[in-house]
Amino acid sequence: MQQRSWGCQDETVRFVWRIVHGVTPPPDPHRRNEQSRQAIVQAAVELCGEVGFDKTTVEAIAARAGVGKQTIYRWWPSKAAVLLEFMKDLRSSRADFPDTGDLRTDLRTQNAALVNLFGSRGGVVWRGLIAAAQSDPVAAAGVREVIDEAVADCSARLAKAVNAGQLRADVDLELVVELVYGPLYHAYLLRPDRIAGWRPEEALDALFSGLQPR
Amino acid sequence: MQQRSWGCQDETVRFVWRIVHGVTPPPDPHRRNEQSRQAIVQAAVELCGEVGFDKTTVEAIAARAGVGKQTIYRWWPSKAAVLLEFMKDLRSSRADFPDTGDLRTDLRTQNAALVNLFGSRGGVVWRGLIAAAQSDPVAAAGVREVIDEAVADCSARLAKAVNAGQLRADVDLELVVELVYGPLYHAYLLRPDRIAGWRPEEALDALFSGLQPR
Amino acid sequence: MQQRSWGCQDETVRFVWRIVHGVTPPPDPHRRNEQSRQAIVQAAVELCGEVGFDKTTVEAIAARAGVGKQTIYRWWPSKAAVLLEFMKDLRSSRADFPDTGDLRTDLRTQNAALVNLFGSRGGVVWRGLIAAAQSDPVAAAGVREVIDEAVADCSARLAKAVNAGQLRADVDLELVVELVYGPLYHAYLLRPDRIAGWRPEEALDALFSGLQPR
Amino acid sequence: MQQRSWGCQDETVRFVWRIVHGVTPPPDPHRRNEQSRQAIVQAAVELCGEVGFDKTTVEAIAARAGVGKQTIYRWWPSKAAVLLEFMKDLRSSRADFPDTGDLRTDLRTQNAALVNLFGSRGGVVWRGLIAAAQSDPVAAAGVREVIDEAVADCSARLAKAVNAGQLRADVDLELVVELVYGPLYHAYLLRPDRIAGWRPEEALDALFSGLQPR
DNA sequence: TACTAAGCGAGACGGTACGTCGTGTCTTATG
DNA sequence: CATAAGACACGACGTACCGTCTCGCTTAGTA
Repeated sequence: MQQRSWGCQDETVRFVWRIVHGVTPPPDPHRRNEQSRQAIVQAAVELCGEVGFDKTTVEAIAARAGVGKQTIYRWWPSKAAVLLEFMKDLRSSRADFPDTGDLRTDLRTQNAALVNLFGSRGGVVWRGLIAAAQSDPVAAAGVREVIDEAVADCSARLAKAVNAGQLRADVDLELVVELVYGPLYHAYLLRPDRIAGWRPEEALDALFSGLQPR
Repeated sequence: MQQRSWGCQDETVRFVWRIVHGVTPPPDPHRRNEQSRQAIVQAAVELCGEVGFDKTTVEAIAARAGVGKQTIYRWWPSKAAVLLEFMKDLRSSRADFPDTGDLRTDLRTQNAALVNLFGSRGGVVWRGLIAAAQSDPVAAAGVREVIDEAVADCSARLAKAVNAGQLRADVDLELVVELVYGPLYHAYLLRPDRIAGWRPEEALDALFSGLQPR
Repeated sequence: MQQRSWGCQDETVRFVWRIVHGVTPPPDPHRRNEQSRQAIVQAAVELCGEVGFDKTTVEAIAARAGVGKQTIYRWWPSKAAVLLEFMKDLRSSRADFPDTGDLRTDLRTQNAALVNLFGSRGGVVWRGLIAAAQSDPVAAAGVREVIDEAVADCSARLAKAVNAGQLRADVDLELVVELVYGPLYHAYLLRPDRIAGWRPEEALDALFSGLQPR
Repeated sequence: MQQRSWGCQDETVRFVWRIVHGVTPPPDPHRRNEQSRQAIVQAAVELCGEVGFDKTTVEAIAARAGVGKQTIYRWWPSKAAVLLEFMKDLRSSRADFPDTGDLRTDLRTQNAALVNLFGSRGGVVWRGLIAAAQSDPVAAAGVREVIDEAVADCSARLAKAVNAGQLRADVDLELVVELVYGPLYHAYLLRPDRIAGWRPEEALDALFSGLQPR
């Protein structure tokens, strides 16, 4: 099971928590009802797909999952945290960053996968989480974590490409990641109807060849 | 005063509205209290800066502006609409897209201005509006309008650059715009702490030279 | 309409309130929706009769009255306050303390009326309010007010009887009131099944003749 | 140990229970942890004294007694039952109804003892139980039991007084009990500030002499 | 002396109601 | 007739307890 920053598993950690914060430690994950956990996450995702992130209320999640509201609040600080758990599961269930040896191919594959995600139910969730992250620190931290992992994965692939002589060595890799994903996110968040017709290879071609006239 | 798609000015339009919807037409803009209008927009922006977009409630705006809630709802469908008015005013108050003759310089200037905006009070508003746009159609339409104008402005500048031989002619200009602004928005919305150290020229250099090793 | 200690009517009072408490004054009773007020009180009383005082929740009152919970909380601090309003209305709608000239007759009449009340829907409400008064200061104050009025009414009648030579002059009238009503309340609250067969004349006879053997 | 109607001791009864109800028999009192029992009752009483009957929650009792909630629910159906146990213990720890030979003296003594109780921590508990009894059948039964015992004790004393020619023989003794205790309970429950200055002899004098002018 | 069944502490669980906040609409009185 | 003020019906919030349940653990009484 993945790590979570709230609701910690380790006994020692819980004890320290008790000392440091002087108050009630988070609940004991050993006693957690796994069935409820899954029902909650699933209900949240379904509702998100049906009525959208904003209208997905904690109350509705609890009702659909057949769960008390408190059970949600016991383990997650907000609905955003619930849905982040879904996004993290989603990410970890996906294959690692592809590595066929050819960078352009791999980036195209990965970009296409993202376009795919954006168009799926996960895309609705992710869109909502990014929106929430603009004001809710918990959501922000979670989104950032997901993004940072993705950036790290991509950076690692880019580093290999630099060694293989397939990529300029004099550009900050984090910036390259942003050059690669930025346009896609720009469309996703600001001009969503452009996602449907998105052609990864077109953007990557321009990006690799550069915008200067030859 | 700028056009607005809700609260229409034209007498004929109002009459048609009356017929189609059967009842109350939108209010008569001639009788509108300009002082209230300004107070509302200003209050909204200030609150946004002080407590953030999310906690900026219509009630708080009304209270701070010394205005009845109804006066807000009479002229705007939501707080997002109020703040969109601010963003539009902001945009129109700025100079047009710069044109010194050198595309790279102009893009850098423009990008820097955007970085600047992102760091200002307007950046808080804009961030909130983009978030709202992910679920609220009104906000989405408004944001889209602002973005489309900006894209159009930039595209126009790019077209001139193509003619001047400063830009590849075989790439879709809208995509170029996304290549130019995407990385910046990616940082703004997903990794906000990167904005502070953003160096437009670095991104533009990579973009123009391309990522292929030389 | 009767005075209420919360939700005051007088403009001056409201102003002073604002000064003294430094905060939001109670709402303006001029704008109060009389229909809602009545619906709320009626719903509360009906629910009390149907499910008992304890299970009469503010939420259920609001639902049955077709009213928002806030509308209840705006005007009353608790359900007890709502039901106290009913009890006060009930009391003021009743005739004054009877005065036929004969004290024993009047006390019997009045006692019988109370037995009657105890057996009616009002008896359920009153029982609940007395129970609530044992821990809730608001209820306590309200119940006390009702009781004090009743005691005062009875005392006044007793005073007349003293003058008419129908009652010992050397006993504290408040104590006499308690001697008259105490047994009845003792039965009502502690041995409720005794109320059904209560015979006011029996108690009054013993009380007036005294317990000493002749 | 005193009898309790729930949590039965007899093996046969437990067996029948098992048959009739199909399942779990009530727990075996032989294995009961006496320490826990006492801790629970004590915690309940202390909390009652500190925060009042209403705010004395089962959770708080369990926490203060260092006991699991289930241990409370295993042996008592509600907090009222716990506190009734305290009241019953209290009653049985007191001496029997006094009998000096002079009824008036004994009643005064007993009344004074009650005034005393009302002013003590037990008075808070008792008040809460009487309140609870107005809606909770378990509390009602328990309170009634306590009251009935007290009434029986007093009645017995009164019967002796009748034989001794100290009391009218033609009045129902239960009514006499109510005449004696009613005024005191009236004050206790409806006008509590009158308890502090309560003078048993005054009430008893009026009661015995009668209210008729001489 | 081990086995087993029960009571125990702890506390997670599905619920219900709480009292508060904000929404968008409606009403009242003022200019 | 637009306005400031604010009451209204509604819906969701996050919290407190309810009474039930499930966990390991201790602790008897039985094998």
